[in-house]
Amino acid sequence: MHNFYTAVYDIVAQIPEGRVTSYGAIAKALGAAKSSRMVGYAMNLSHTHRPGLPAHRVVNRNGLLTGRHHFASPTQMQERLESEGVNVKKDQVMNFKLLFWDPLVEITL
DNA sequence: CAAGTGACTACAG
DNA sequence: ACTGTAGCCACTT
Repeated sequence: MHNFYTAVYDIVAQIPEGRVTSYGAIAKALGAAKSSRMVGYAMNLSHTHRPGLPAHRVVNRNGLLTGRHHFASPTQMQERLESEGVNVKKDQVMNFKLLFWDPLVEITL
């Protein structure tokens, strides 16, 4: 069992609606700050490991929707975010700093 | 086994 | 501010 992926999904599942976080932040919350790529990798497989996960709330450190091409539809990520009240312009989350949800700070164990 | 790839980041120029 | 390079690590070929 890959505890790492499971831990990633557990954190992603706790991202509140209308909020976003980054791969690096999740990696850091897991104590593996250097494994941000693995977080992205885990998200790529999330559809099989944990279907229904709000993967659209995870963006890169710039608030860019880098993973949108991996969704069922390239526009689904943006559509879902906007549906939650998150404004997206040119694949970039508006007000990203304000909407950013840091698992290290805001997580409730 | 070596080399390539990627939903990432940080740092240097 | 923008571009290029390098570190990172699991997985594929």
